[in-house]
Amino acid sequence: MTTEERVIKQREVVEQFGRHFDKEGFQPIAGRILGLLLVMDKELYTFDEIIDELQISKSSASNALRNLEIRGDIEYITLPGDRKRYFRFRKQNAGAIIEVMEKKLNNLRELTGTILELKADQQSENAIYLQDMQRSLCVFLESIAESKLKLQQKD
Amino acid sequence: MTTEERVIKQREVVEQFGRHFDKEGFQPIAGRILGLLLVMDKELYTFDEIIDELQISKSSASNALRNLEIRGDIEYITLPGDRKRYFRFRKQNAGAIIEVMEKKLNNLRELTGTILELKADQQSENAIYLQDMQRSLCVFLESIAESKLKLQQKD
DNA sequence: TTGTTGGTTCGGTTTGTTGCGAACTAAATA
DNA sequence: TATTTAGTTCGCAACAAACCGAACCAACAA
Repeated sequence: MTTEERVIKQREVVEQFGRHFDKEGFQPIAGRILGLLLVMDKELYTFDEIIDELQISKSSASNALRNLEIRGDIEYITLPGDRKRYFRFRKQNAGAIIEVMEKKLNNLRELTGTILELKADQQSENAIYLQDMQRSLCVFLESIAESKLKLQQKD
Repeated sequence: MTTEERVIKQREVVEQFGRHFDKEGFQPIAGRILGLLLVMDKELYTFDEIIDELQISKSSASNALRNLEIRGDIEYITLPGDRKRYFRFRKQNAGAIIEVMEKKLNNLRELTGTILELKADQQSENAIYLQDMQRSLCVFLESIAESKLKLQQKD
């Protein structure tokens, strides 16, 4: 595969990656930027390069970059004697994805707990289902904890 | 706690539950309906009862109910000699939440694989990060598989 | 001090979503 | 046959999100 071909495919993956993150609640442009910074071989992009590569307006780029930075998904560096900012993907602890899931599941477990407390009949179909769900959530949360341990040991 | 008080709190939880599902991509009314069917002690609601309880229009109810049914989150039964439909929460395999997560993580693993294949330099910072992420995802997917096994054994 | 660079902010347009009411339909009932 | 019941469908209004261009600003350069 030539470099040319690879870059073309990478651009497609940036788009794919963007769609993936749209589903996670990112705004479209933010997902594309994140993809750009992670997928392409180039790992430092200036504001203008991002605008140029994604064909977006300065204002859209400015807003998306600010949001991504606040969320901690990207960061930028500056070079001495150069007013430009160089953006790059921010490598978070690889277990971060897991922690997001853990939080969601914990919320759900709390919610099912609250619902169950308010049930008049703990033997009703929904109550039994909720109890079952809670057990599943617990099993799952345990195995998340195990995974986290395993991953920490590697570090 | 009196029945009255419980019902009031349950209605609050319906709202809370609704907000939770908004974040999962449900439309607001759909989340409230789902909450209603799961949280309240009553487990079978007619179309009119749903409209009445949530104070929504017939058209909104009709659309949300259709969507929820297509997604498999609710179902309805009919009673002989009664034209009404009685809606209820559809108890899915309690491990369904887990499978949704599993699918997402698998997608992500595929995506990281694709990105890595296209990297010119497997030693670049992003490439190393992606490899690390892939390893984490694998560990995590393994423990999901274990959880599923444990849960199946209980059935 | 004037111009250029590297952005940010503001206002507006476009696009999408949500939910409503009114009109409609199909089945049961009177 | 006329009416009621149990919904569905359609068109619209209100609101929100996503982007854009233009104007603006701050720092540096000429």
